[in-house]
Amino acid sequence: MDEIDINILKLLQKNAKYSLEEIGEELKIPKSTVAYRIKRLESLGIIKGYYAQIDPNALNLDYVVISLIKAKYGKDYHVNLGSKLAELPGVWGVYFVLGEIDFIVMARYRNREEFMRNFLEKLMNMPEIERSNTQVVVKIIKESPNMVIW
Amino acid sequence: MDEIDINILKLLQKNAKYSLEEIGEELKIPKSTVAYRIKRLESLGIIKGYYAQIDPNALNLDYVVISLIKAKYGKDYHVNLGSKLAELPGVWGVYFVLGEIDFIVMARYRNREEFMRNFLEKLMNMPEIERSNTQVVVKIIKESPNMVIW
DNA sequence: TCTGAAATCAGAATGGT
DNA sequence: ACCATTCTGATTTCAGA
Repeated sequence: MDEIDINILKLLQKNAKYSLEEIGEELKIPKSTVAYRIKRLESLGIIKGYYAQIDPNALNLDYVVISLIKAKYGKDYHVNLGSKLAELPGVWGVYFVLGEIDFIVMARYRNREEFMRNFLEKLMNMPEIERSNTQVVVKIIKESPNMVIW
Repeated sequence: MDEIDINILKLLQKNAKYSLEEIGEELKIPKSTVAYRIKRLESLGIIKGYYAQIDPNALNLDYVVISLIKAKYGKDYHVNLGSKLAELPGVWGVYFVLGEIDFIVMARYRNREEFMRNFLEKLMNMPEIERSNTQVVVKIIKESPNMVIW
């Protein structure tokens, strides 16, 4: 992983559709070398894949919630709860943290009804949870989780 | 936006490298129609872009934090604080929420030192903040923010 | 709006350094 | 590991339905 690899990653994380030629021009190396480098980054698992980013808004997914969850203390409670939360429809992020809270859960729904049915009601029925505090997101100021290199 | 569009989006959000032919075969429509549909979804802004997914771990970004922030009450404090938080290096998500907390901030760093220097110290110097509570993520159980359609 | 065919262009493969 | 060239196949374009 040298400077060239880093620069290739920076470009591809911004736009996966840059052609080998464009990247080569930008970095002043031949396109066949760019191809060689990218293949290497892919096989090492540094580039995990390529995906299209779909506008959640276009699908009316504007009921965004973040839930702070405290688990009950007990054997396996944390492990089980983590995977149960991850499987809820609409949930895209589950983080296990230390402190007052045990889990932070990120989820997206189309409306309050869908949120209630797919998330809140199921949360209420999980015996592993001691308490939960769910925040409704009023405004997403920044959300660019693919940006890994600055 | 019909069933075909949804299916195209489902495929592309999973893997942007599917060829027009593969998609066409899967959905039983000619590849030129697939091209036509995708162009349309792009120009409508429903497909926001194509990105390489880079493994944060490969770059040693395993110091992951989530910060819960309460702003001081006052004119413009919230608006200003939101954009200041979004500009901190390492920050990829800033959510404005209602309730006890005002902002939830997601960030990634290589180590404690980098976190202290780029995040915590800068947070301490923001007069708009009343209090902050930063959680260190022990385990990322799920993180697939690009998955928008199930 | 959809589609088939043709033209163009980008990526994969090859082989030499 | 790097890079020029060749080859293959995917995407774009365009005209007709």
